[in-house]
Amino acid sequence: MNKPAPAGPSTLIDVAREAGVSPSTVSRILNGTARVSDDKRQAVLKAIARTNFAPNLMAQGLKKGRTHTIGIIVQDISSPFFDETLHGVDDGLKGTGYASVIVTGHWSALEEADRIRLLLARKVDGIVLLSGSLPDDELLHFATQRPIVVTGRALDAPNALGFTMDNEHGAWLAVRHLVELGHRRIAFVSGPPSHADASSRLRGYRRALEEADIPFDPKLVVEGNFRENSGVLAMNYLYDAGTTFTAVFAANDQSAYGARLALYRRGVHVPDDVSLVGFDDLPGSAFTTPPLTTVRQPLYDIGNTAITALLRLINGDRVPTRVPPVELVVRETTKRH
Amino acid sequence: MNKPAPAGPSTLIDVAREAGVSPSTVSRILNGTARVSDDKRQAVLKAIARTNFAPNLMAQGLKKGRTHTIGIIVQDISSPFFDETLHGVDDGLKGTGYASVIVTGHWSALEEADRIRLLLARKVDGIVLLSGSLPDDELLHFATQRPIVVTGRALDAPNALGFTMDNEHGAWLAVRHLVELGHRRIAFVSGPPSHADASSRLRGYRRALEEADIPFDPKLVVEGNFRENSGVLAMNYLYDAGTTFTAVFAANDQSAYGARLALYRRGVHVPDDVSLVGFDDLPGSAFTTPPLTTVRQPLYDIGNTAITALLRLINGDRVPTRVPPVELVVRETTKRH
DNA sequence: CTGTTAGCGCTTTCAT
DNA sequence: ATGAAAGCGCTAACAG
Repeated sequence: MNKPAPAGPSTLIDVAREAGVSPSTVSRILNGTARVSDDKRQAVLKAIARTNFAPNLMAQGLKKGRTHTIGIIVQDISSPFFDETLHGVDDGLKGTGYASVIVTGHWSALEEADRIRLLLARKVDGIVLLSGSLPDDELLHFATQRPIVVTGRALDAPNALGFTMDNEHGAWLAVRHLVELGHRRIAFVSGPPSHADASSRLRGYRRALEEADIPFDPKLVVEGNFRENSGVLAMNYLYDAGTTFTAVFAANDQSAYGARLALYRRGVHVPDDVSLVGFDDLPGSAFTTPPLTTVRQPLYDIGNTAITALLRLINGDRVPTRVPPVELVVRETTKRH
Repeated sequence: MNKPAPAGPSTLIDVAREAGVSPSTVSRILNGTARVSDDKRQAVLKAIARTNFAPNLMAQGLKKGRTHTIGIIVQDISSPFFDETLHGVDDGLKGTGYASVIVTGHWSALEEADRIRLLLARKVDGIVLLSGSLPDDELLHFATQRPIVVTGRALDAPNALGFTMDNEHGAWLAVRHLVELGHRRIAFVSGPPSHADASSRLRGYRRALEEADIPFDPKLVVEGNFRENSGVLAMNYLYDAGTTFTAVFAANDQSAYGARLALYRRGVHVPDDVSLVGFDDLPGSAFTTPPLTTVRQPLYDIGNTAITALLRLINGDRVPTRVPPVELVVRETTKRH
C-alpha cells in the first residue's frame, strides 16, 4: 500500500524509519561523515528520494553553529555600482553551498550597525560590507562575533580584512589624460566630501594639476552626490556662474552621465567642445553616446575578491588580497584641445 | 565583581540566569506572549542589555517553523531591470522583520527549479520569482510547500499568485506614437522569442501597424537579446542589408541604448533622422543623450507589490493585486517625420 | 559499521 | 504570573 504524501516536509527521522535504519546513519550518509554499508546506503538513498527529503538547514545550523549563509551589506540596491559588485559576489558564492542575504545600509553608519546586528542575530557565518562608513573600531567590535570583509578601506585584523582601490591614482590618471590633451581649465564634479573615495579623487585631481603647473581654481570644482542629477546641476551651476572650462572630470560615471546631458542641452558638443571623463566604468558606460572615457574600477573583481577572502577567513585561512588596479579606459568623450 | 564578556554570544538561558528568572519568562517578555510582572520585566531587560543578548533566529525558526526569511529569485543580478524591482522588494520588506535571500535563475527554468529547492531547504517562508520561466505546473507543485508570488504571468492558485504587465499594450502605445508622428517604416529590435514578454511586445508592434494600415515587413524586425550589444548589432544588420526606416522601436531600453550608439556611429541623428523608442524606462533612461522616449514599466511597484502580496499570502490573506499600468513616456528621441 | 543518547537555543503546553 | 519539561530537526560523541 502506498501512503499519500506525508503531512509536512519529511524529516531525517522519517527517512530513517522508511529505510529501517537509525537517524545517525542517515546523517552520516548525508554528510559523508563515516563509512556506511552499501545496502543501507541504497535503502536510505531510496527513502530520501521517495519521501522527497531535504535537510532542514535551520536545524543543521542550530546544531553545527554555522548557517552557510553570509550577509552582504550594500549601500543602495539599485545602483549599477553595487550591482556589478554583487555580481562578483554572486559568482564567488556559486557552488559553495553558501547563500547570501543582502541588506541595505543607505550610506548611513547607524543603519549599517543596525543591519550588522540583524545579520549577526541571523547567525550568518560572515559579513561583507561594501563601501561602509562604519568606524573601524565598531567594525572590529562586530568582527569579534563573525569575520568581516570590508571594501573601500585598508584593514588587517585577526578577524577582519579590508582592501581599497587607489582612488587618488585613478583620478590622477584621468586628469593627467586631460592635461596631456592640452586642457588646462578642467572642471571637477566631486562626490560628497564625507565619502572617503570622493576626497581621494579630489586629491588626485589636485595632484595632477599641480604636477602640470596648473593652479588650482576652486571655482572649477562643484560638489555632487554621485548621482546623475548632480552632474546636470553642476554643469548648470558652472555655466550660470560664467566659469569657463574645456574639460570636465566627474567623480563617478553616473554624475558624468548627468553632466553629459546638461552639456547636450546647452548645445555643447562632447568631445569637440568639451571633453568628459568619468570614474568607475559602469557596464553602461561603453554604450553611452558617445562611449564614455573613464577610470575603470574592477567592480566585479572587488565583489569576487571580497567574498573569496571572507570564505577563507571563515575557514581560518588568511590570504593576501589582490585586485586588479584601476586603469584609464579611453573611449570617445575626450579629445585634444 | 564584573564578569568579562561571556565566551560566545549570550543565550536566552544566560539572560534568565542573570535575571534570576526562568527561560520561559524571558521568552514571554521577548515575544509579548503573556503578562509578566514589572519587576521581573525590568530585571530581564537589564540582563538583556548587560549580556548584549540577541535571540538566535535559527533556534527561533526551528521551533516556530518560520524563518522570517523570504527567497527572491532574479534572473540577472546586475541588470538595471531587476535591480529597480529589487529596490521595491527591499522597501516592502523594511520594518517587517523579514530578510531576503536573493538568488539568480539566469533565465533558465532548470536553474530556477534548483534555486527554489535550495530556498525551500532553507525553509524560507515564501518565494518571489521575478520573470521566471518555470512552467506553471512545476511552480504550483513547489507552491504546495511555501507560498509563491511570480511576476510576468497571470496565476491565481490557492498558494500562488502571479501578475503581469500589459506588454502588448505597451508596445502598441510605442508604435502608435511613432505612427502618429508620421513614421511608416518602423524597425523593431525584438527580444528573445522564447521570452513571453518579448513576444507580447512583438504582437503589440504588429497590431499597431495593422491598425494604421501599414503592412508588416519582416525585414524590419531583427532579433535581439535584451542587451545593449544586440541593439548595435541589429542596427548594423539593418543598414548593411540596405533596409530603410525612419524609426526604431527597441523591445527594451538596454537594446535601445545600443541602437542609439550604432546610429551615432553612422552619423545618423536621433531624433532628427531617426526616432527611437525603448521599453522599461530604466532609471538611467531619463539621462541618456538625448533622454529616451520609452514605455514605462513600474518596476519598483512590481517588486513592491510582489513582496506585499507574498507577505499577505504568508499570513493567509488573499489580496487583489494591482500595479500601475504601463505608460508611454515621451522624452526626446522621437520626432515628427 | 551502526544505534543510542544528549543536546544546539528557543517556545510552549501544562501545572501551579 | 511563573516555572518545569518536552521537543522543533539535526549532529556528534559514545558505545558497541
